[in-house]
Amino acid sequence: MARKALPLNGSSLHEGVREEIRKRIASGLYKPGQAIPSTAQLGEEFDVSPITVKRALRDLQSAGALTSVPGKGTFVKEQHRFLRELDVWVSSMENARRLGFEPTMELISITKEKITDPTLSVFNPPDEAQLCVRKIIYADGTPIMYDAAYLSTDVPDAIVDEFGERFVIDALRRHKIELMDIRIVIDAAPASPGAQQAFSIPNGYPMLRRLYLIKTIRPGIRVIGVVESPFDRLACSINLPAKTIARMERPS
Amino acid sequence: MARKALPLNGSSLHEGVREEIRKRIASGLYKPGQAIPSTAQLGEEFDVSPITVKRALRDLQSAGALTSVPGKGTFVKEQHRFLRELDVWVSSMENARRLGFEPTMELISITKEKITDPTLSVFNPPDEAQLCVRKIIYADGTPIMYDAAYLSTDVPDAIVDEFGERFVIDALRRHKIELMDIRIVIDAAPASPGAQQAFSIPNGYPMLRRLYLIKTIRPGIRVIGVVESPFDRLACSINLPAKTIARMERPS
DNA sequence: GAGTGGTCTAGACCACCCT
DNA sequence: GGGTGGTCTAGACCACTCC
Repeated sequence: MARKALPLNGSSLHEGVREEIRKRIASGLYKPGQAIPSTAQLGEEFDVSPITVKRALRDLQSAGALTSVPGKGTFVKEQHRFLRELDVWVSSMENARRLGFEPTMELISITKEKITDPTLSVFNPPDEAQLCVRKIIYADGTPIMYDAAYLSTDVPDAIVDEFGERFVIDALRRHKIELMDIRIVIDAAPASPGAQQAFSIPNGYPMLRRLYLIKTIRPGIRVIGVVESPFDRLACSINLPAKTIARMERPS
Repeated sequence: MARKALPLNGSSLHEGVREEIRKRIASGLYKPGQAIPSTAQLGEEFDVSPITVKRALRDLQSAGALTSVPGKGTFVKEQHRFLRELDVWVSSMENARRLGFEPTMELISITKEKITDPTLSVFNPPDEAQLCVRKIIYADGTPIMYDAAYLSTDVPDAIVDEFGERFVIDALRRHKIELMDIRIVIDAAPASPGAQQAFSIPNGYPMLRRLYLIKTIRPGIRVIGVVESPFDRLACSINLPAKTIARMERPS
């Protein structure tokens, strides 16, 4: 077994190992869904300590390239149906179906808590405790969103009961509470603890996030929330035809 | 010096250390811009090895909470001017100024290369090598975007010369090449090697990314590109008034 | 039982910064 | 010189899986 000298381009050993493995994935030597050699084998091949290999693999895990299962091995992550062509807003059954997937959901919890997430302060949330509905949304069986929605007070129990099986918006609508307008902030962020568990992803995993503020025709009823999706599962696409561009550039 | 027993909630030691430090930042005990105690001191306080502390700190770095400077110490990251209220499209001087900041830019390179980034395949990019313009865009002096723009062939040198000081769109316009339409895909991703260097951020740092395809009135001239921003520097906000919502839900 | 990945530690370097 | 963080290694555990 010939030991391979790593071409460390002015960088550290674990970086060299990481990039070499990344190359092998890109080149197809290590294929999606298949196991890569064990840390011991790789350590021997590159002539570095297995611990250094582990360090490299851990970095590739938090970058979404690998997954490792204790006791079994480390596997190249399947770039499992990267959903594209997603429109700005999907939080209704109708919308989801139109985009070509069958949504299901799992209710995690309904609690009463204050909004603490500092990023939600964009929407000037109230200080009082809110009804918080957390759920996981699946597309054709694979989880794609982790949603935490905060509702202002005085939501009838009849509506709350429906949150387990319907999108919040759909549940409100069924009770004649129509939407007024929506503000969305799109950003990226490391996965929250809840999302880490829901998607079984490591600490610091990059997530695409949408913060939303929904106003309804009832002044008292307002929804503030956060939806997180693993970066390799979801993207938003937007089209701007020439007319729209012109309007944006010469605002009235 | 009383040793503090960590409350490890069913998790590992380094996770306990990480969360304790995170708490201290949130509570204001460790303040933005200030140094936290050294790994040795923290190790003593928590009664764990300094290596375990280092591991915890490294995770907090890749999550954007800390920065460490070799030889000096580890510092709580200033949540430096998180730019909000950004509209969908800012790649022109005029737009940027309207949004309230003075943009400057630094040209990194102008090369001729093929588009290899697999995520750009959304736009069905051509196989031939393209003119690639890489630059960093600053807002009031702090870097906020790392841009890689690929232009189709046959762009006159007179225009190319302007890329160092102008946005690509602005440069094209000055030469009467107007835009037709724009497609944007917004997603998140770990930082690319170029962006890592530009923002001096660690491997795997979450970035907000915009992939764009710009068609112009000249069929031969087309721009495909990627803009990356560190997640703690930029977010996109979108407003949907009631009229727009109705239109989206009952598409023609 | 042999193999896997995950964690924790001790110890040894290095490069850097400050005084 | 004494502090800092960063890297690499050896070695020891543990929990898990598969045969």
